[in-house]
Amino acid sequence: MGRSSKVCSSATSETMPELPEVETVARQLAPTLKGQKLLKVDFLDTKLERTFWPPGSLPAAFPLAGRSIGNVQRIGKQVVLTLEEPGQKPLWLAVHLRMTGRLVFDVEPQEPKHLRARFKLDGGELLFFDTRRFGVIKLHQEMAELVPTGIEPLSNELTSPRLASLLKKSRQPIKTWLLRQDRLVGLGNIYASEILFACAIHPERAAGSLSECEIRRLRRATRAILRRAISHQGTTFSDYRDSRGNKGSFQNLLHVYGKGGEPCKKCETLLVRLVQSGRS
DNA sequence: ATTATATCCTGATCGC
DNA sequence: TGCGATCAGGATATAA
Repeated sequence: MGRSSKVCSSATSETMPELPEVETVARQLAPTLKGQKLLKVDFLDTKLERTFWPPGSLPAAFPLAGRSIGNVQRIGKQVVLTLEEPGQKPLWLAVHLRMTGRLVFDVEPQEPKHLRARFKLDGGELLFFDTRRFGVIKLHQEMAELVPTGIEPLSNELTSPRLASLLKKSRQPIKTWLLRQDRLVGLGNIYASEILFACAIHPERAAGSLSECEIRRLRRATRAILRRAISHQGTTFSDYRDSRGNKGSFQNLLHVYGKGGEPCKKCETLLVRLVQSGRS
């Protein structure tokens, strides 16, 4: 009988875009979109449209056509466009790609049936594709609504003492802890796995049990890996594409994510696949 | 306060 | 070959 035939159906695993992927998209879009005028917004998915407008207000209260795009930035895992109008308060358009979302400019990298929103600009079209429809696009009136509770791992805020104080109270496994967005923002399954491997901390260790030395290694690995991944335009495991429809290349530099059953690149021991909070 | 669970959604895969 | 059932995956609301 097929006991212990733990076939790793690797082809099916998917991950959402994490910090490096979203940063890549934002950096690419910024010079392209800045200064362009928004002419028309079309939602092809009514669910997306329902959650777009500020709660309790009518869409008519927010005439977007004619506004111009200012800043384009990444905040947490979101791409945020500033929509400006002379003499008026700016609005912010925040796109969360979640699992399979793609934000592309003037290219159509996949089936039109997965096109969920279309932003017509005076210099082209900004398209939002999303197979699984987990993605979210929201219009915000206040920048404060977009400031994440977790800290940006690449900012100066992430010091070892700060990280230590955040970790201290938690008895969660460190891997689960890293996936939370209310402590550090931007990490997901791929980078949390790679970071823990790089700093040699077992994913099941209790977050609060890390030594000072381990916390310093964790901080160092987090920043190094995120920076390296950004310089490779992120990781394309299956779905992710950048704003031009291209794949990232950091998947070629992964050590553990999606590699259950393969030999370790450091010591050749077979890597064991582990499931924590529903993630492999 | 912290942590576990259900929910969302679709395509791929599995069993019959 | 086809059909229905099952499942992954992150964030969030809700329950414990």
